[in-house]
Amino acid sequence: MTTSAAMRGSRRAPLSRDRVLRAAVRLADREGIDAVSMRKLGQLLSVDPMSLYNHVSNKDDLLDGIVDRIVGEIDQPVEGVDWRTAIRMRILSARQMLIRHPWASAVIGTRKTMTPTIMAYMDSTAGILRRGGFSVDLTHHAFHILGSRVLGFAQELYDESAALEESPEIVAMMMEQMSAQYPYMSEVAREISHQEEVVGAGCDDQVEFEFALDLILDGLDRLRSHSNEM
Amino acid sequence: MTTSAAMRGSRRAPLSRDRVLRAAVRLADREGIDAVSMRKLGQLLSVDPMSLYNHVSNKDDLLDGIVDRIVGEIDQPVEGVDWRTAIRMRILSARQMLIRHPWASAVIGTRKTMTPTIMAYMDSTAGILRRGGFSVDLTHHAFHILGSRVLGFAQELYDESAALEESPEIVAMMMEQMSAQYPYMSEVAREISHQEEVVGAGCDDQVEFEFALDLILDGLDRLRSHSNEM
DNA sequence: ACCTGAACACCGTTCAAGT
DNA sequence: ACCTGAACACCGTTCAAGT
Repeated sequence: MTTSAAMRGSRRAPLSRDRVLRAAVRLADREGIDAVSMRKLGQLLSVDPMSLYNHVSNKDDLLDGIVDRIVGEIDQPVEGVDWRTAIRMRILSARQMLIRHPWASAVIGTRKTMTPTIMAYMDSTAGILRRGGFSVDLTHHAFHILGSRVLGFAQELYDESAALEESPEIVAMMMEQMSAQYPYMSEVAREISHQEEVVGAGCDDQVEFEFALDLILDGLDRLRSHSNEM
Repeated sequence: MTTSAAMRGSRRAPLSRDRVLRAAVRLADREGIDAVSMRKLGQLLSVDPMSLYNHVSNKDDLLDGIVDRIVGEIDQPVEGVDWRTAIRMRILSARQMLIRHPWASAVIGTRKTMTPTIMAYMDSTAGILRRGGFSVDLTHHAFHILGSRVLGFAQELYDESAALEESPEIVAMMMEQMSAQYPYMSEVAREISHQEEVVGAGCDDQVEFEFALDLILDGLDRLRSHSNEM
């Protein structure tokens, strides 16, 4: 006979990573991100603070988990509309999430871990653009242009410093696994590696930044001319 | 006879707000922002941690002071060039500052205090646009468009929640003082109050956000068409 | 006026011990 | 396998005491 749910149900609640993260988000929403301490969180769950470490490896992992969770709240891409409408709705949905969790943008700004949910979010966004007729190269540009406007992820899109410490075999294996799970992102990643003579050097952030900036300035200049013509 | 610098020079160094802030920035540059604690900072200055409270009211004030200091590192606007060149150089200079202090953007993201240096930075930037032929209204839009791309300030450009708790007389006095010191910013602030039926309601962040987003999308769409024509 | 040190109420996390 | 509690090395800040 296996232990029934009823038996375990009698002694409080069965802790789990999901329950921990859900409680952490609720705590942040209600009392701000500074209130999210391992001790307070344990108290909220009527559990010894140390018990949390069975479901979360440390505070950094907890914060990564929180970010992963709220990024998951962003609506999935809408089907059957043009790329522009789809991107627009996506970004507005992300914005609603950030408004719902006022502490989120600050936390996201400090995180650099690429969680599965974040990767999925970026990949499906890249998919909208690719299917909308954007070249791989232009999709890459588009991410830098939209980037900080969406969340904060796109700042250093490809932090290769971690990959550089791995052996080429392992990197190749990781790339292949990424290709399967995140096809659009991989396309972009591959394009970047081919552009650079040194493999894994990442993209030129300075070039990307100026490209995005010039685009915005073009728009401003156009607005300016039109308003002066009236 | 007044006490000479030599006399005081013998017993260590004369602490000052400037010296505290300078040391804090150096510490953050060398060991990261988490290393910046009142205790470590005191140690770095060979002083009891509590002595710092004579020059800084608390940790928040220390962080505000740090941000104020690094924003002061951004180059002043270049004279005798068109608005576009001036804005471009300004933003690239701000970017260089953020690269010089990798911890800066995260800290700026958590701050909401409008220090004099930040106000001066925003005002002189607004000045470039106004003198370049931008209307007040368009200058306001431009701040939202450039906003997060420059620092992080422009997110909630006018946090009126503080002003609302003051009496109308005090608000008016503050506005008048602001007009003298920050003429271009005041123009924008006034424009906003007139647009809204409720005085002090601030600008419509949703509208501003969508306006900026649409501009970027227009640029992306243009790029897309051109790349498809080739 | 400026600095000091003890004290208080908090942190994250390790480690040995429990069931 | 999961939870616990004491312990360690840190925090920011108040307050009374020094010069």
